[in-house]
Amino acid sequence: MNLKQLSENLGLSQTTVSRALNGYPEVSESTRLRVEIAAEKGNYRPNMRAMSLATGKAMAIAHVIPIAKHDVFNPVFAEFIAGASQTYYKYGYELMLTIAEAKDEESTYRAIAAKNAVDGVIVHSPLRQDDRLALLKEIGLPFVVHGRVCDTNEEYNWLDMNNRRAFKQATQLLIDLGHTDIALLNGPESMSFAWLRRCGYLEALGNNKISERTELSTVGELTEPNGYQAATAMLAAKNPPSAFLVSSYIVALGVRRAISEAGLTIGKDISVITHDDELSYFDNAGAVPQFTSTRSSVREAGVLAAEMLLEQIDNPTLYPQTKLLTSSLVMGSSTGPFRALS
Amino acid sequence: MNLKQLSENLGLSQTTVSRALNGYPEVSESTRLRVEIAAEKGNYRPNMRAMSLATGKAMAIAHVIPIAKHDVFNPVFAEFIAGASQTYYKYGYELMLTIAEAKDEESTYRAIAAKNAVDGVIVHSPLRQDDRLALLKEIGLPFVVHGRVCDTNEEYNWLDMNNRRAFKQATQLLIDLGHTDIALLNGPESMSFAWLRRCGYLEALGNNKISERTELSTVGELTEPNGYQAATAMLAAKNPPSAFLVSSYIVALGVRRAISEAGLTIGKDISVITHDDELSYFDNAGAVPQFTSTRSSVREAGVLAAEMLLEQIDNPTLYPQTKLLTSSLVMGSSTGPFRALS
DNA sequence: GTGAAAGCGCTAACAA
DNA sequence: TTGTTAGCGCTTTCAC
Repeated sequence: MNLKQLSENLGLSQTTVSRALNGYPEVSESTRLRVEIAAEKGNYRPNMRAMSLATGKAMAIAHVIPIAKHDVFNPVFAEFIAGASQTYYKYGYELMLTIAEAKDEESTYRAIAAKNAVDGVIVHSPLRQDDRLALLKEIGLPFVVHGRVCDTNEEYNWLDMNNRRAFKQATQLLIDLGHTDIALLNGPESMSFAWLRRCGYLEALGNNKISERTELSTVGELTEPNGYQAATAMLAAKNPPSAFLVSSYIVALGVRRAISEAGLTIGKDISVITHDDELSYFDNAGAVPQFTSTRSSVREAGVLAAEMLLEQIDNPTLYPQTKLLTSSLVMGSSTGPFRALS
Repeated sequence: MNLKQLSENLGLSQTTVSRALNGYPEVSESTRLRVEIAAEKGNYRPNMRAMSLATGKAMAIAHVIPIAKHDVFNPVFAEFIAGASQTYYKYGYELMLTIAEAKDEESTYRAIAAKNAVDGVIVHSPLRQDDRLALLKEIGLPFVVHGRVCDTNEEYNWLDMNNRRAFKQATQLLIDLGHTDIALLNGPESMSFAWLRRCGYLEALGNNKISERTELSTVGELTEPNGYQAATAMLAAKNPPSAFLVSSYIVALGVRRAISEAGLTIGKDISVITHDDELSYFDNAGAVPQFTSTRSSVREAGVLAAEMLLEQIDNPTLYPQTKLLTSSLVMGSSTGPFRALS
């Protein structure tokens, strides 16, 4: 069923039917009603391709996810996208998902723009210093960054968790419990999220006049074996840490393994705080506090980021917008109870 | 830069330029070369909307993911989609992601079809008995199911892991080790994947004349607390199981927690086999065998399913196609070593 | 309040 | 081998 058929059935012109359906005021109420009923029962939906060709609006948003051949598809992105899709659905937009090898990201963005396939883009996995900002501005495609770019003077839309604050709080909590030798197992610090977490960690140490022991920091892919190896090495060295601050629950699983092999008990001999815990599908309800991002908060972030982008597209003068989501400090159930130093 | 501008620059008609770019044979090599160079340096890409309006092909595939408000976005789907997107990229297709509340799935599919937004659909999360087959056939949208529908006589395209065989093998392995009281912690058995796993489990028991102890089977959302509760209860009952067969690594984490609280040791007092282990980002390289699906095999499945769908769209006479992926039996590093009964 | 006609950017008969 | 023309399904002036 297309506009032409629908209008012929009704004995009206395509113009009138189109106007009726799109809420133009000059259509009489009676015709509008007739049209709406006929459209409904004919299960009419405008052909998106034709519509966007005529209007110049694609009614679609792209999410570009950089992902190397052997990387996993980060569940955080999946949740974020699930949230964003709610917003798109609400406003009649479509979601195009693009997985981009890091090396040809530039051409990916250029292609997206040139093909006129979308009205805007959500940028995932920002780096501390990221060329995509300049690129997207150059090609004039509206965008919102999920996260932040640290080293830039450019203005741009972003929405982020407060990673710095969360890790500062977590570190402070450990310090308040009497810890001074606190290990940080972080992700690659070329990525903003990891860098900001490190900043928070250092800030808390600094505030408490604790000097950083660089051998207690590792950086790497957020995998279980990395956590295991790093923790094993640290526990075997002299002056082992009494607490671990871990950037991902997956890594924390490796830490747990190392701790248990070392004959230690979490919550008795040693403390572990991890991030993203709820993403592991653990049930953190009630007793267990919330650390930085959780599954539901990530999804909510997706909702908000998408709203930000659509708003931007509708009303470019609002530019730039930013949103820093706060979330309270929390420990996950996978890490067990904290320990106060005796 | 659009076709008109490009053709004007070249002093050719739009037709010729279009033909040159689309590889039609009647264009002279010299013109084709000129056109290609000009297109390249003008960074010309055809407007997808216009192209698909003209050809009637949307050059896009939808992935519809049923997901309730508080469900997580299953990482298996994410990996599968990452794989599929490689195929789409290769053939110039776009990937539209649609998250559908289970309740209005029908209208989602109808809308997708009516809007002419895609050429085909990948259906995720099939149920044992699933109305979507009939629906999609009715609306005439080509589709491939990621998984299978058990209770149907319809013919349709599908691609699946061999869940039944994997669980049969796993059960047999435990039996060979001397176990007879084997617990099965499964997902909701209205879903095909869980049902097939149960079938495999029962088959192996039957082959060995072991009668099923129904109190050793649970069914539920694949969460850590569910695994914990189920395992705790079973271990506290009389005649506890000596082995657990678990449908998800998340659930297995809960089982491990229960086992450790019960003062038992995996690989010494009790055995655990879980599925999906590599999906947890664990490094299963080398020593650790592979159970049913792994991250990389799920991604590969996505690649294949997408190829199947595109082939179908190109050549409807091939219908129906099916593909059952075999994968060798495996235990994950999260579950520890097996134990032979002494 | 309604309709006719042009046009969005492309492809595909049909002509030359 | 190239060009002319019509048309994909919609929106949007402009005229009535």
